[in-house]
Amino acid sequence: MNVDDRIERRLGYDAGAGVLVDVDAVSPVSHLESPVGRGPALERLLDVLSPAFEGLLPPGIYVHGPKGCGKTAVVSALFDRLATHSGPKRAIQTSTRAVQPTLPGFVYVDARRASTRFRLYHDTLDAVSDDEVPDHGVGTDDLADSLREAVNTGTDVVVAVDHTNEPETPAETTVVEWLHDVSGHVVPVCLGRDPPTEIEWTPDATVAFDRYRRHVLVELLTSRCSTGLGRNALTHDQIREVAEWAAGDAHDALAAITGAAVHAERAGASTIRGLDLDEGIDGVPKPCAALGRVLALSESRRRLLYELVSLAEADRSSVSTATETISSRRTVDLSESTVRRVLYELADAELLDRVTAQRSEGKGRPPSRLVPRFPTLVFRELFDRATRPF
DNA sequence: ACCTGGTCCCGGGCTCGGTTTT
DNA sequence: AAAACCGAGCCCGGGACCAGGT
Repeated sequence: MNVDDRIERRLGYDAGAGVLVDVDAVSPVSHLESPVGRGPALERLLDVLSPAFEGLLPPGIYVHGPKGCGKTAVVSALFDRLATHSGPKRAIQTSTRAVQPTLPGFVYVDARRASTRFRLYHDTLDAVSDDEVPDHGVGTDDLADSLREAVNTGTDVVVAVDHTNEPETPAETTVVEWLHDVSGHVVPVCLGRDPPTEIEWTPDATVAFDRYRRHVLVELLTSRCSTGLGRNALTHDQIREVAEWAAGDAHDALAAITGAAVHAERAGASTIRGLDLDEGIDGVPKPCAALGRVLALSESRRRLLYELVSLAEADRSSVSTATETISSRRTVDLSESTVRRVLYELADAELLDRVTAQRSEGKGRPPSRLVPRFPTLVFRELFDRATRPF
């Protein structure tokens, strides 16, 4: 959270606003410039990257750890900072200074938004070059050529590819191969949840992230709440309660708190009451998919999920009734068969759970109910804000 | 046997840069 | 210089087929 934002808050732009002052500060999908409580992991990462600071090519690295343990927070923050120290723009160096080795370029790419070869090259090239990169109308190989040229004429590039090997994203080996096809001067850093023994890729080095310990998570949440929520909106005991429930998963904890704040806000409360917190926690399913995965979906799919979570219980008792109701909505312009197919696809991607009913009425295979596996309250709020900007 | 739910796959069309023709 | 055309990736629609129940 930067100083300007804090000043703006004090200027009373949102003085009337009660509980939820700044969604981005508490939302599980945004990350701070300076992550809280991951110092040791950051140091280990820097150790492994150290050849880069001597002008050498760093090894290919696999960063792994469970969901919500700070991988994205640390790596994206670190790479953003490193990017400001690197690149060809360093051509002008003060002559009085000792000669520094040229740092490679550092690029952070989210595989959720760059799940194809085309998009991976696109996003990498976009970060490396100053020119506009077209997102349509050019071939993947053309893009590879441009990227190769950019790397060969500039510095080496370290590309961190986040969220590999998720249902919708390519596996590490695939990503590494794609990058290697471009040039040997592109070094992959993959971020995933699977332990190194369970992936096909054999990286040169690995860095492990552990779950947050409870007091560290409490510290993290306290810091986030201090900028995102109104004063004393959440008590220390409540934060401890959430941290306890989340079992070291910062994503789930933040999702619960944001959901609770949204609930309190809608009820016109000035603080987060016990029942708000309960609702917030209820809005985060037990094994919970990352909200970022949902938000990375295409517009039409997000719309579809939005309609789904807005349905009454009865209207989503089966896939067919949900399909029927959703496709009849004016805001949805997909055909019925597409809605149906996409719902099944989302279930297959583990963003929805299919719970088969064991009612014995009727013939044929029993239908199944669709249960969201992502933080519904926060998703609805973010969707509302995104579609109705003011 | 019959029925409904669920999976899988592919052709077609859309949008939009780039290229050729006018 | 403008217009027509081409081809890239990606999304949509739908149908063939499989699974699991009475």
